[in-house]
Amino acid sequence: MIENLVIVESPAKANTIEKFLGKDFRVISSFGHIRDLAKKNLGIDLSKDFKPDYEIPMEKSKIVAELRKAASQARNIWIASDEDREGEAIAWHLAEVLKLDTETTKRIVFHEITKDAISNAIDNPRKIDMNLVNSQQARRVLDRLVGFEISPVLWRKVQPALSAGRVQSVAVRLIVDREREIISFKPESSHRITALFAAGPDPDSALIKAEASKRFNEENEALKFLELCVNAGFTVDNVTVKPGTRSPAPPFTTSTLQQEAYRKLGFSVSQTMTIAQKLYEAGKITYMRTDSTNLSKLALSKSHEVIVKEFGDRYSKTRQFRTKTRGAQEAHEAIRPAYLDNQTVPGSLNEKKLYELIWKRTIASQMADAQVEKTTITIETDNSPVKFLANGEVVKFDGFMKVYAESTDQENQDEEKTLIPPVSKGMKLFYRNITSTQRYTTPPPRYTEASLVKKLEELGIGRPSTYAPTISTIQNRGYVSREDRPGEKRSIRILSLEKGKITPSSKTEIAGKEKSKLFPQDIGMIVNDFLIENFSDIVDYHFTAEVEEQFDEIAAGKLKWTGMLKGFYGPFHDTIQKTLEKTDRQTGIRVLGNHPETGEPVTVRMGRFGPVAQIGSSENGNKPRYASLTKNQLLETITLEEALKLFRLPRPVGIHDGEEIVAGMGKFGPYIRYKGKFFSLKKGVDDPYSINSERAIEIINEKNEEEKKKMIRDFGDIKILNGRYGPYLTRDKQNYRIPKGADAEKLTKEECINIIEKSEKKKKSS
DNA sequence: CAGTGAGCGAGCTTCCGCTTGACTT
Repeated sequence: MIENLVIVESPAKANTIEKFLGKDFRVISSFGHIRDLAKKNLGIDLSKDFKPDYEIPMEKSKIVAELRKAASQARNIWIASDEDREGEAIAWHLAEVLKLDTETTKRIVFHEITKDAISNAIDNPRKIDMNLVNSQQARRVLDRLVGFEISPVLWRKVQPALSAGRVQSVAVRLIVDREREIISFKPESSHRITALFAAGPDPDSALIKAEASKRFNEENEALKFLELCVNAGFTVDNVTVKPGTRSPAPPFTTSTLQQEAYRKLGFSVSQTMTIAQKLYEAGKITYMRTDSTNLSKLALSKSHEVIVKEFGDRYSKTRQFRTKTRGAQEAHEAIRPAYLDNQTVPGSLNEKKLYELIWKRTIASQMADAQVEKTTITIETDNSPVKFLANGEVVKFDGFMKVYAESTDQENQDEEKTLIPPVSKGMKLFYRNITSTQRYTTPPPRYTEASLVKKLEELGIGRPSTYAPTISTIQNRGYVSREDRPGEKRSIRILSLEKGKITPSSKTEIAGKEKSKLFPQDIGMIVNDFLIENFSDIVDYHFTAEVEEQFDEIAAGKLKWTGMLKGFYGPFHDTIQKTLEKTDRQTGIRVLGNHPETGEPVTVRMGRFGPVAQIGSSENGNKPRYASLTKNQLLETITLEEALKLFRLPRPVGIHDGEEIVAGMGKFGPYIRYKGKFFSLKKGVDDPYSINSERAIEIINEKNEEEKKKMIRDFGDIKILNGRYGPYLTRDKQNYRIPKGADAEKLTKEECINIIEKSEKKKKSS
């Protein structure tokens, strides 16, 4: 017999709590939800007022059996799932599955994991809050209805195996909308004037960097101004010194951790979560899926202690941050070190890095504001109304910045904040150089995984536990793709004034270079447009916020959950029917024009195997010609010229030893084919459209040469090859390791067969 | 690894949120 059984959601939490509660208590975990809507079909009985058909998923059957066994032996059962909508639903499902009386089942919640908080919770049990449970049921059923009714429409009208949902479809929309802003963006240039002034005529005078208050649209305007500068006198017109403060950012939530880990450490969203999970399981940090910026009293006092010890009293300032995020449910604390005295932890390099980031952010959040002094100098030009401005900033007291400064998505290279030498009004300055640099406006930035999470959180869409999976889903469906782009060179004009002489020059810069950004794919754009056309309210950026308001009313007992669903489902289902009846198959087809020689129509569309360009139509038994679009081309933006160019490949390059060499563009980039073998062309070095036979033969010989070096022994079907990690065996495209101690050079065919058979056996037994 | 683009049609695909492993490379 167990005297007291406590059920929590997470096994790591179960271990911690059990230590606090002593021997009369056994604590086990439900590993999250234990029941869900039936996997097959809709899982909802529409004829019975949205009655959910709940079932225990296969992978949960083992844990449910354990829970049942423990429950049958326990005198008292305490359900301690999280204090939010999902947690309350877990409590109710547990009560249902374990056949507990909902009237008497003891529902408790902890706000922090300390002995006091836990015994306090045990002393104050309550009943399961059915209103909160019903708001979760409404949420669950609505998501299932949206997902499982719209997705099949996509299968019929667009392509099989696609999906739509309240969260993922908005995530895709954000990326598509942003891409279209970028497509329609027209960069404009202007000429920015920067100057380096000296406080006195001698060479080692203090220097001041300044920028002109005006930018010039045309280069000759900039030139005229520089010509004025040649003979101008420069005088300090005004000096203002303003004190300012900077405050630390709140401690991490899931979303801000993902953003900062990306910006500072370069981790992807899912990588961050995997590493954080490890740290959590090792008891090094608090729970990593949270939307709360709250710190426990214990953490606050411990931070104070650490800060005073490490940096001194004046660096400490205890703060409690309010969670601003819409729809935050705050079932947990912010993400913080479990033991704040540990500035570092043992573990892998990435674990160390992420832990230190969390430690710094937490500690900084409890530190004093930084005190800064901002100096602005206005410099007059005596023969022109254009003034120069110099901005400087001096940190008077570093405060939290001693430990941590938050990064931004777009680091500002323009604003240079430097120390300004002491100058006073009326002082004469001498230019060292004045430079006009052409500057282009930049389009809005593409989303990174982390900045998309930030945007979703701002819109109240998705939860800490789903940000990483959502990002994976929209990539797995092929809606968006995380890619790099090399950018394009462009020329910028520079005018440089030095020692009374103006020298014009040009410089090249790279524009539009991208690293690890989310790009929409054709199928994502087609699905997005189809959803906006037919389900505009579901993919509206505010849809989630609106239904969340209704979920809140259900939780407050002011609205019946089935009534809310009825209000939603009636019009929604009508739209589904209408869309099925009235819309055609969506291929994203565009007519680009006519072939310049034959006059045949040239179109692009989504084909069976991806985006395709087509010359001619299949009417009247004609056979059209087809060519796949390349990776970076979009149906939406490809031009007639670009489409026609696709048909120039594959192209014959020449004959070598009586066999034809062909150049083409494949799935994996440009290639040449010779004697049935493929040879990749290096990006940016060789171009399949223009490569000649001489160069092609060079590439072929090079690769054949390499292959020869790779071959150690050739037994026909079995080969011993030299690979990246040393010699290995290969047979039927399967690779096998050579056991340690064996000499690859001297192996016989029989020995090779032995090695292969042994390794095959091992595979089967494991 | 590097191609494909006709049509028929069985049986399948799919949501969001809570939790961890069990997989592979």
